[in-house]
Amino acid sequence: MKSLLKEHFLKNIPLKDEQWNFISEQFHSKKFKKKEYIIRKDEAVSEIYFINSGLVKLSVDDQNGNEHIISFACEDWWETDFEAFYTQKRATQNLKCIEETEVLALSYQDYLKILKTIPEMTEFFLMKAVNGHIANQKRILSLMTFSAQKKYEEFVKSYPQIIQRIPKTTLALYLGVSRETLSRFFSESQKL
Amino acid sequence: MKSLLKEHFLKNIPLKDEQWNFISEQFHSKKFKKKEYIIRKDEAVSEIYFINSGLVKLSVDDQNGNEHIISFACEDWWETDFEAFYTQKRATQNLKCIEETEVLALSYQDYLKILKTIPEMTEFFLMKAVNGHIANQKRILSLMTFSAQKKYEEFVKSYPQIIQRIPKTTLALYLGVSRETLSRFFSESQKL
DNA sequence: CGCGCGATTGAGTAATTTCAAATCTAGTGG
DNA sequence: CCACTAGATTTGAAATTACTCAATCGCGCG
Repeated sequence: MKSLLKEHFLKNIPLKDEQWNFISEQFHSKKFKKKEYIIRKDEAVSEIYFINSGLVKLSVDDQNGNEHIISFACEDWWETDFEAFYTQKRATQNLKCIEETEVLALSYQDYLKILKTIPEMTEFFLMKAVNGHIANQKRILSLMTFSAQKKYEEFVKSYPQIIQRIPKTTLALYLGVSRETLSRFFSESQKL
Repeated sequence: MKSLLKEHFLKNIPLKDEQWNFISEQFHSKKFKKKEYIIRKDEAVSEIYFINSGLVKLSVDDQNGNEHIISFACEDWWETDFEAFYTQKRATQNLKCIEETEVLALSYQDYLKILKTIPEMTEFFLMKAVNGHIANQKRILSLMTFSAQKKYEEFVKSYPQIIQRIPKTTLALYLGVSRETLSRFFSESQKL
């Protein structure tokens, strides 16, 4: 299995070979095509996903049927409907592929098994959760503080690699701005 | 020490008496008056705080000098500048008391000591971090999805206990809405 | 009593959305 | 390889939402 996962762990936590072997056995690869759903609202969420290749979006639909994107995730990121996963309830969110995507899936049972067998891994997941919390705080500030234009500029600055891979219409759903408004800022910045 | 902390832990994780004794020794009580700062931007952040009584706000000031509130925290909540605390850098956020507040402070060193001595506590903090992540996702959706009025109504619904303790001007800074706009919705809903 | 903070109200303004139409593009099947 | 189609983008104009500025009011506390 040619994957980023081993390196991803070792970057953050020392693991003996037998520990890594045990961990890697708990994951299984799943492949999805563009526009396929990994998690669909109202379904059970039994797995957390490490994105090995590709790009996905985590989103919800409001009562008017409008989509709102909570986050994007690409290579080297973890994603799932966290509330559903950790409480073992049904999904309130959708996880859908923007590109063809390969994930390494870890079931809730196997996740618990890893924590039990290799307690140091709890620290690893703690660190990931804390980083997610911090990233979300920044997003909250961005949504509260910035004008539509500033939000767009900050996104370009923060995620230059991702921006070419996302349709602008989709980016608008992440920034909380209408696609028309975003388009106007985009053509302005092209002129310069 | 008459505190909520023991119960707070035991609700979530079984602890033997000697474990609790060890943990409680790492905390020390600090009292702050209304409007006092617990954390001030640019200062070192060496502690995480469990709010034993009172009410605080976590905020940042933007380049125009406008304040934006990331979160409120009252009894039974943990708060700090998480990025500064975990990376041991200087604060980018302010933590300031809305009411007279007593916190139980835990230094970074003592936090690490607890994790090392009682590894199960890592799970506890993981759970807290995950819950924070989930709460932030909901906040992000609220900011993206709702009109100013809906944001106010949802806050009232979600935190009826806190709302009476916060000046409306301060609530506006949390909702990302001007105080005048908020005031108009408030008088409307009073009329009904 | 008077000060200071918070809340309210009105009027004008700015930012963004919505609606509508035209254009462009990439991918599909023939 | 071309035509076709669905999705994405752009542009314009009108409508809406929320903001800013400014003035006033109210109230609790020293």
